[in-house]
Amino acid sequence: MGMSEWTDHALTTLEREGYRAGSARRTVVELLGRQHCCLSAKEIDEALRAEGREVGLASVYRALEVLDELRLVQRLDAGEGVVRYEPAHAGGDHHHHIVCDTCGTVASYEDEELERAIGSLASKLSWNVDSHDVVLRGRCPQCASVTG
Amino acid sequence: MGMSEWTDHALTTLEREGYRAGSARRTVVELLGRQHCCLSAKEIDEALRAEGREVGLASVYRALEVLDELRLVQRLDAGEGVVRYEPAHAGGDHHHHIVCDTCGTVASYEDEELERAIGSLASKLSWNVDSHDVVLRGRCPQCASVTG
DNA sequence: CTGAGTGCAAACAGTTTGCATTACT
DNA sequence: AGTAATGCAAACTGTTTGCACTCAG
Repeated sequence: MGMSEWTDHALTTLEREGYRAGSARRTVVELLGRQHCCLSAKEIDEALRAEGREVGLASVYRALEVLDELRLVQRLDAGEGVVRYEPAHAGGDHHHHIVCDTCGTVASYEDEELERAIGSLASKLSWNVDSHDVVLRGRCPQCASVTG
Repeated sequence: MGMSEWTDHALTTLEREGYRAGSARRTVVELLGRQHCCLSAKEIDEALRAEGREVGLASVYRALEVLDELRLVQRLDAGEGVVRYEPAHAGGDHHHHIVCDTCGTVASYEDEELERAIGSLASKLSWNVDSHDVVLRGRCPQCASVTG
């Protein structure tokens, strides 16, 4: 039952920020730490229920809200009416997503050139840019091969 | 009451694609053609109501759905639980958005380098990429100046 | 002991859908 | 005449909130 580095970091941060330890939030953090891909609140709820660690759906939302405020998770809104969350691995591992319009699969990718372009773009704007999200849409290899 | 080029194009496309002429959809198309910035369904409904050309909200959604299918509008989901739409000006005028986390303002920008980066990225992936969306987040000049 | 954390259910907001009516073609 | 388009209201979905209860500090 090893605790992922992220889970550890998240729990520590929560404590440092003055949040009390409660089982619901902790359970959500532990689940997220075991995840590679992004999950919606409902998916998190279902996953926990599946392993018999159910937590109120409202608590899932509240946990995600706090984690988002502390920048411990990254929100991903791919435009399908669902918001997904994934552990924000500080520093490295900055990636973006690509969504299949046909089957809904979400995959991730990272691209140095893209990041550079965004970086230089940010400095051109007179805004205070502090995050960005690049969502590509198209058809995944699977679906593309079916319909040609 | 000049009709914008986009409105004209959209109406023509709709007809060519076999859609019948109805007043609701036409009204929405006309409104969109007069818009520079992106609008949500509700905003469209309110704008029409304000000018006494009200149309059922459901019709607004249905119109937007069709326009989106025909790629006549571009959807923008900035992750705030509302989807915004704006006329898709074919060819040129490809832009993206930046959202102010403080006041919610949405502005647009375009950047050649960014487009190039995405283009080359797309060719690297084994997906069939057919659209992309880059949403930046931060603080607009206004809000940045207030809080420092 | 005190208030943050939790969970349920009810409230909400945006969007979709069923159905009767209207009106293009 | 036949059928797509419309508009209302009801249904749905994802998310938020009120409130009573529990438990960490």
